[in-house]
Order: sequence, then C-alpha cells, then structure tokens
Amino acid sequence: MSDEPAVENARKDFIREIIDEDLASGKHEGTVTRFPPEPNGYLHIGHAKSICLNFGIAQEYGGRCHLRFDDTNPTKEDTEYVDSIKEDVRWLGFDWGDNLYFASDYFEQIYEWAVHLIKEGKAYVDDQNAEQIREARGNLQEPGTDSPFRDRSVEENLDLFQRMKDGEFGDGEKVLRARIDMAHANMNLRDPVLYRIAHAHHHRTGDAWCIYPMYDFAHGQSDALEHITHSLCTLEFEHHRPLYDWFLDNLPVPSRPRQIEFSRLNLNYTVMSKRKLLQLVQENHVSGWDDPRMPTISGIRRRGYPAEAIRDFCKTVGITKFKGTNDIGLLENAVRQVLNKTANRYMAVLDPIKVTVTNYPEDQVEEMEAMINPEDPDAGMRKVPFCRDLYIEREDFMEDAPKKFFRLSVDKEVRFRCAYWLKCNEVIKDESGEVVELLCTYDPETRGGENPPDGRKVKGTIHWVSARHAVDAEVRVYDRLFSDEDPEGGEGSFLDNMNPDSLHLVENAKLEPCLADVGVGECVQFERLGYFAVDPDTTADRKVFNRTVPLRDSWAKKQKK
RNA sequence: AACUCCGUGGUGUAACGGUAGCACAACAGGUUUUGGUCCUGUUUGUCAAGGUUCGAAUCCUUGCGGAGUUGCCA
Repeated sequence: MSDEPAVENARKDFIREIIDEDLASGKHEGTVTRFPPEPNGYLHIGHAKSICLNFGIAQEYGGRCHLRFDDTNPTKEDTEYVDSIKEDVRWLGFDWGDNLYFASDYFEQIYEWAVHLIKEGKAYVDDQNAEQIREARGNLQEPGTDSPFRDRSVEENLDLFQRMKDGEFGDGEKVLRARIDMAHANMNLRDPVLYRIAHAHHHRTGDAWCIYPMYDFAHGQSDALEHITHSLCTLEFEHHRPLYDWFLDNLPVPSRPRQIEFSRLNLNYTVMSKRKLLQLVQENHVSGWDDPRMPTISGIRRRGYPAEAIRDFCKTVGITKFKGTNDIGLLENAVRQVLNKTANRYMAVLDPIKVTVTNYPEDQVEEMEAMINPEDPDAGMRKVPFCRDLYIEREDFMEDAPKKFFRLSVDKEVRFRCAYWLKCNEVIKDESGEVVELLCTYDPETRGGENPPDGRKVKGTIHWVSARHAVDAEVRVYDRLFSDEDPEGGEGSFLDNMNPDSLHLVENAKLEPCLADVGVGECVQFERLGYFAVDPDTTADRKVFNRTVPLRDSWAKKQKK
C-alpha cells in the first residue's frame, strides 16, 4: 500500500510514455505486449531486461503479455530451448497465462499472405542464388540492380511459389522476394527475401513445410495476428521497422501493432551474445549453460541470485535508446540488497587454522545462541556448539599484524562471534614455518561474546566453527568469468580475456552443524564472507555451495592501497 | 555528410522551457557482537558553437563524437 504513490510517481521510460499517449488518445483500449525469443539458446540476463519490460508493462497496465517463440528457422531451433525458456520466464516471476504462441502456428496464414503479395504484384520468385542476390544488392554507397526475374508474371510467380512449397526445388534454388526498391537507402527494403527453401525438420511442424518465412516476414504479422499493440525490441531492429510497417501496410492484417526499439543490456566483464555463450559451453570453458559463472538465467539462478534482485536490477538500469554499458557491480548490489534482508546467517570457515582453547575444559561443549538474521529478528535464533577445539579463518590471524588489523594476533584478544573473547598466546608452526595451530585462552566472563565487566574493549569479531562438530563441504568460490572490462574489445579472441581464477575450489570447508539442514537452491550468508547457495550437485553425504557474491569488504579495499 | 539512431558526473538513469536530481562507484565520518547492514557528509556532469527566449539539458541551426546497417539468422 505504502508504495502505491511511489509507483504512481515513478518516472516512466519513453516506451511507457508512448503507451500512455496511445491510451489517452484512444488509439488502443488496452495494452498487449509480447516476449518473442527464438528457441535456439538459453535466456540470459539481457533477455531478463526485455522480459521485465514486456511483462512488467502488461502488469502495470492491466494488459497481457504473450510468450511467443519465434521459430522460423528450423535448422537452429529445438524444444530443449523452448522448455528452458519457459522455466526461466516463470522463475523470473512472470506468467503468460494462456498466451503461449509459436510463430510456426501461423505458417499457413503467413503463406497465404505471401500469395496475396504475389497476386498484388508485390512479390516474386527469384532464381538467383545467394551470392548473386548479394552482389545485385549493391552496397551502402551504390544502389542495387534489379533481378532478371523481377518482372515475372503473377501466374508464373504463383506457380513457382506453389512448386517451392511442394518441394520441387532444392535448398537455395529459389527464394520469394518482396518487390520494393533495389535502390532504397535502407538495405532492408532492397527486395528482401520473404521465403527460403529449407528441407529441414521443424521442432513443431515436423516435415509439413520445406519453405520457411524469414523473420521480417513473420514477426510483424505474428504481432498483428495476436493483436499486439506495442512490439518492443532492441535497437538492431530499428532499420527493419520500415519493412515491418511495409508488410502491415500491404497485407490485410487484423490489427496494427507498433514496433518500438530500446537499447539492449550490456554489462562489463561479461559476454552476452548467444554465439559466444554457446562457444563457452561447447568448448567446455564452463560446465554448461547453467554454470554459475554464466550470465544465463539458469546460471545466475544456480549461482544463487534471487529473481527479485534481477527484477530490481532491470528496474534500475531503465529503458532508453542510449547504448551504454552497465556496471556489473550494479547487479551485484541488487543481489546483496535482497539477500541481506532474506538470507539466514551461519558460520563457515573456508581456509581453516586450528585453534585450541587451552583453558577450556576438555569435555565441555556449550550451545551458543546466535541470531539467524539480524536484519530479520523474526527469523529467530540458532544454536552453535562451542568447545576446546575450533577452526578460524587463516586470513583472520596475522603474526606481525599492522596497527589497523583488528583480528587475531599473538597476545591480542578478539571476539569469537556469539561465543567468547579469546586471546592468542602461542603459535605452533610446522617445519616449513606455516602456522598450523593457535593456542588461545578464553575469558569466561565474556560468554555469548558480551563485553566483560572490567570494561575492556576489543575491535574485532571473527567467525569460527567447532572442529568437533564441523560438517565438511565443498565450496565453489566464483569470480567474474572475464578479467577484462570489455572482453570482446581488443585484438584477439574474447577467450583470451577469460579470468583464470574464475573458480576457486574449496574441497574441505568447515561448516557449523546447522548448515547440514539447508536445502538445494537456498542461499545463506556465511558471516563475514558472503552469500552462498546450495548447489544441485549436493549429495546426501556431501554439501556443495556456490559463492553467490562476497560481502562488501572495506578491509580488503584498504589493504589494496 | 549513403541512410538511421544516439550524446546529462567514473557508470547508468531523471528533469517534457523555470533550483540539474537519483542509484551504483569513489572518498570522509558515525553506529555496530559480521571491517557486513544502517546513518551522515563530500567530490565529479548537460559534446561544442551559434540562435530563439525574461529564462535552454530541453526548441532551432551547424559542427564534433559514438553506434548500427551491405544473412536465403533472429
């Protein structure tokens, strides 16, 4: 309720302003949008922007948003992708209801419209091959030249097109082209191809067709058939709009959609093109489409990013025609913001050093009380066992500590979160000089981590785990996949810019026992470290965690300087 | 000058002729049993030049810069 005025006053992007105008002027009575993926790959965060836009508008305006698969190219498409796309849209929190469509459902109608154009003298069958057509198209400086087949009679065109459909010709032998203007400044209007021959099995229509419409000849008409009011797409389609409109002008379509283009999402340290993502998968640079380092929806889901954070992120990047690059930090910030409110806190040690509390009774174990989430008191409390044998993070101990190091050091005292204050008295090293154990003493007057009565102060609080009760787990610590801000820039392949340390595998992390009960997919905070999600690779006897995103770390930042 | 589109702090995004604001980042401080969270403050911007106007990021002109377009992909 309280955020209603905020929604009301929310600044609208130029597309929503256009919709407002169209509603105000009576041009449309409602708003119908569509999300039109081609089922030839997995959805990525860039698609999320389009999904949030299209479905978001439908929600805000009480309209509807169709999920339509743009499946006009049978050689590249597959039902595997259809299924993953549906799952991803649903996971993002959107619902297309009964409005699930396929461009291939319209093949018959689109074919009839092609015949219509032929009858009007606005389309012709061209016998030229692909190379000849390319050469005759001219270039950006020079006009194209008419095809020698451009002036065939309507009857001949009708006959030839029928025979194309009947399978009399091989792939590439003939195409159907619109008869527009071979000298047009916009290449898309230089007699664009409408239909090509492809003796290929289609994932839905099977072998019913051997001719398939091109995107341009299918998309706008599909929009019109579905009574889409606003057809939102990315900037690359801007100079296709005149063609989009040409078909609507020259065909007896049942409605008049309007195409509006906006800038696609670009993120630094990320590649977004389907081709490159496919390459990463096929060449095994990642473990699959859902590798947690991938910008795919399935990847970021597995990584632990909440859908809400993706939606928030899409809201903050906004919709414009300006082709900019967003900072990946903005996404990570959205993730932290959601997780800070929702993630349960636990303690886990990724790189353990043993700590022995020499003055703590050998046989004693105490159940320390700890908040599950300080940001959400309703989450309640949990119990964490404390005893003489503990682990702490190697990073939290330093022998020659600088003044600003607030953690454990020799003769220094620090708070063990929710437990006691401990002082390190002695360091035990192995032959190579590596620290293997710390001998510490605890102060019984600091139980629960409370301040002692004598008024002593301590600057730091560190996390720990009982060595006797710890649960072992695998933790996959991810970093960005590319070390270069613009992986696709520069001379060589984008693969040259891959971050060699994008995955750091921790085989034997030590977890507090409560963590044994966390289910697959759940994302928790390992205190002082970051957010971690339980990976599906988890088995009955071994948990696997993915690091979703680290906590902000002003100490690390200070150290770098 | 083939055509089309786009230029607001470091990044992204508002301001629709009337105080250039917000988020992220950065920096400084406060709070804190997470060097987290939270709070406060600071730095940094209208591509340029003309014009219209009492008044221009906004309208006009010119220039400059960037992107896209020559698939039987979408």
